[in-house]
Amino acid sequence: MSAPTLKLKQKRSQERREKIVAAATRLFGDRGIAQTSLTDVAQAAGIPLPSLYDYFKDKQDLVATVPEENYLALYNLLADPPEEGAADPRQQLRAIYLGNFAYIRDNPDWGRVFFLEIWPSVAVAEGRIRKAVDRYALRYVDLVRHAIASGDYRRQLDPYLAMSLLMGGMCHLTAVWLLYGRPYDLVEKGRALFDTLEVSFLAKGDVKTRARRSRKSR
Amino acid sequence: MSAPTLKLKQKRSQERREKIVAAATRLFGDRGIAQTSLTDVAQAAGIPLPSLYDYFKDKQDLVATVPEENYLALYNLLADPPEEGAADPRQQLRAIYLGNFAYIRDNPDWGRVFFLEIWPSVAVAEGRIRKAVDRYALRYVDLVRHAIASGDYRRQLDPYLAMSLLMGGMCHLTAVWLLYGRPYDLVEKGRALFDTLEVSFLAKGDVKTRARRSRKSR
DNA sequence: GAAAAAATTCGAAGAACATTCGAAATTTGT
DNA sequence: ACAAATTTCGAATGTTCTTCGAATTTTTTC
Repeated sequence: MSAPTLKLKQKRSQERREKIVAAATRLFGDRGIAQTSLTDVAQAAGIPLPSLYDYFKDKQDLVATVPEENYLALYNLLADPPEEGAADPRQQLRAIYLGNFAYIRDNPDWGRVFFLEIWPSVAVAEGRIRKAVDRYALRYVDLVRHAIASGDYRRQLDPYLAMSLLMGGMCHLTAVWLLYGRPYDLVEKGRALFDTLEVSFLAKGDVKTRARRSRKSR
Repeated sequence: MSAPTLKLKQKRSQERREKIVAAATRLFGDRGIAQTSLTDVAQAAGIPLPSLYDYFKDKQDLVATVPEENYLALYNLLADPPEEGAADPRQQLRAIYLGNFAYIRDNPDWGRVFFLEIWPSVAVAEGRIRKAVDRYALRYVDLVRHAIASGDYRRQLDPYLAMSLLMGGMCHLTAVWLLYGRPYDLVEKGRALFDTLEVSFLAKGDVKTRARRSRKSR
C-alpha cells in the first residue's frame, strides 16, 4: 500500500529511500524540478516508478524532502563548533556564513535545488519547507542580534534587514556561480561578500577595538 | 495551425494574447507555475485551451513571456529619467533601485512570478530569460562603475559583488514581502536596505564630501 | 519453526495535463 | 464575389502523475 512517510520504515530498505532522494537531488539540480519526471527519478534510482509512492506522498513531497534532508546536515555542521568562539558573536556569524558557502561548494547539487529551485519560490510557502527556511534565517537574525548586543555591530542595525542582505547575497552569488558553471571559488567570493557587507554592520567607533580578527585566519 | 509567435498577428486578436499573458501572470503568481495548468490559464482568459498554442509554442514559452513582457515596461520606466541627475551616478543608482522596488510594489503579480518563480531558477538559464536578466544586472554593474569613477564609491569595490548585494537583497526582501502577505511598505524597506548597503560602498574619506544627498530628499 | 500479522513491493489501470492535427470559420486581397 | 491567407478550436494522442490491490517478503507470536 502506498504508505506516506508517516510511519518510518522498520528495516534498512531505508536505503531505497535515500537512493531516491539522492537521484532526485541530482536530477532536479541538473535540469530543474519541472523538467524532471518521476519516471526519470525512478530509473536513476533503479526502482520501479510506483514504488516511489511507498516513500513519498507525491512529487511535491519528494521535492520538499531534498532541502529538508540536507538542511539537517548543514544545520548540524554549523551548529557544532560554536564552543570555541562562543564569546565572539561576530566571529561566529562569519564562521557560520562561510561554512554555509563551503557546504554549497561541496554539495552543488543540493545548492542548485535549494537556491535555484526552492528558495525563493512559492514552494517555500509550503509549511514544511517554510519551517526549515525560517529556522535557518532566524539563526542569522539571532547571531546579528548578539553581535549588536556585544557592541560589534551598530545599535540601529535592523537584524532582519541584515539577514536579508546576508541571505540575499548568498542566494544571488550562489545562483550566478551555478549558472555560469562554477567559474570561481565560491567561498572566496563569499568571504569578500561578507567583508564588504560587514562594513555597513559595524559600529563606527569600534573599528579598531575589535580588529584582531586575523588570528588563525583559515 | 499552431503558429509559434514567429510571425506577429496581423489583426487586433493581439488582445487575446495579452489576455492570456495577463491571466498567466496572475495565476502563476497566485499558485506557482507548476501548480497552474494551461487549462486554468485558458479558462481564466476565456479562451479554449488549444488556442493557447496559436500564440505560444508551449508552456515554457508562455512562462518566459511573462518576465519578458514586463521587463520592457520596467526598463523603459527606469531608463527614461536619467536626464536630470545624469551627472550624479550615485543618485541615479539610488533612484533606479528604488524605482525598481516601486514597480514591484505596483505589480506584485509580476514580482511574484519574477522573484519567486523565475529568478533565481534554472529557468533563468534559458536563453531568452537569461538575456533579459543579464541586461538588467549589467545595468547595475554599470551604475556602480560610474559611481566608482566619480569617486563616490571605493575604488576597490567589486562592481559585480555590489550588484550581487543589490540584486540579492532586493530578491530576498521582495520574496519575504510577498510570502508574508505584503505587511509593510516595500519601498520604505528598500530604501533602508539601500542606505545600509551603500555604507559599505562609499569611499571612506568622502563621507562628508558628498554628503549633500538630502536635497529634495527622495 | 510454522502460522498469523504486519510491512513492503510493484504491475496494471486511471486521471490529469501538455501538445498536435487538421478541418471549419473568418478575414484579407483582388 | 472569389481565392488565398489567416485564425480558431474540437477531437485525438502522448506523457507524466497517481492510485489500487494482489503477490511477496519480513516480523511477530505461540
